[in-house]
Amino acid sequence: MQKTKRQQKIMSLIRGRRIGTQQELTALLERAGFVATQSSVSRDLEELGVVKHNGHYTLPRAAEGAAARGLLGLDAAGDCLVVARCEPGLASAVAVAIDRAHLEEIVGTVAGEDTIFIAVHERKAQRAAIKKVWELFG
Amino acid sequence: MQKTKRQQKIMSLIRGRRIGTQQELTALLERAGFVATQSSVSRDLEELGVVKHNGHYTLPRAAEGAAARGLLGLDAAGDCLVVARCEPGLASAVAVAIDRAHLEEIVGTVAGEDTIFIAVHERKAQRAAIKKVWELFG
DNA sequence: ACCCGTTATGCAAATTCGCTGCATAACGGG
DNA sequence: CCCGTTATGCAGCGAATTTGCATAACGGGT
Repeated sequence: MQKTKRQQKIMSLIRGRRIGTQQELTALLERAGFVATQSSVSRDLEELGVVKHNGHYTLPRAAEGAAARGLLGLDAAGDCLVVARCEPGLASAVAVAIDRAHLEEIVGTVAGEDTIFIAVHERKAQRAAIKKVWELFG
Repeated sequence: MQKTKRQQKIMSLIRGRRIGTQQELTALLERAGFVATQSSVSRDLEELGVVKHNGHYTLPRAAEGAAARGLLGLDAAGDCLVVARCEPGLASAVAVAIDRAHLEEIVGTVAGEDTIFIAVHERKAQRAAIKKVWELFG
């Protein structure tokens, strides 16, 4: 799927530099090999929850909200694993919160010190799980 | 969607009586108004996590015997992971029991508070592992 | 109030994805 | 080694998602 990778690229671009317009972002994407129109970029930003602040796009404040509760980031690993990075010592607490949500995509979680492994059924569930967990902490 | 309702029917059929083959199940479904082939039934059972045990299909979930020893349920995640849900605090104990069985399909286990991740070699080993672990506690 | 640069959106086409049956391979008990 | 049973590659089909285009809506600056 083109969309998912494009959105990941958008995230990294936004993290890496100040981007002021969707046109600019569209151009950067194209240079990176992702051809898309401003329409699509607009919808991507909407989905990602990216917000324009002080004239440039930044990651959603949901990020800060989540960090406040111990969750730092989510990443996919393979087809059936999601790895959550947490603040040291808080992984178990975050894992409990995730378990309590009883998300249907999630098969189970195992928490370490600052990392959680979240097992999902398959690839499709993986994406849904990342989204829902992120919303949980947003 | 036909599939969801058909799977619900399958669940109720399996709960209600001993079913020995997919052919038998297919026939029962048809009598209930769900026309499907054995192919679809096979895939349904896979998705539902139904396992054939003692010659008939059963759910690998909270049966008395297993629950008494801490194991609540088994699920597949992706191709190489099996997730075991346990009663709070008993995951390590259950994991030890599984490890002691030295099942050839199992590469390793990691236990949290109430969840165990069991790594297996590949898809085929996954089904075998679910069955064997379930029998261990059944 | 009016531009104009920027962003959002209705709609239809294009693309992807899931479900299914068929044919057949793989499995496993006897 | 057979034969009943179960799993799966493949292709077709329909539904749902994604996308681009055209255009509307928005918002800051004058």
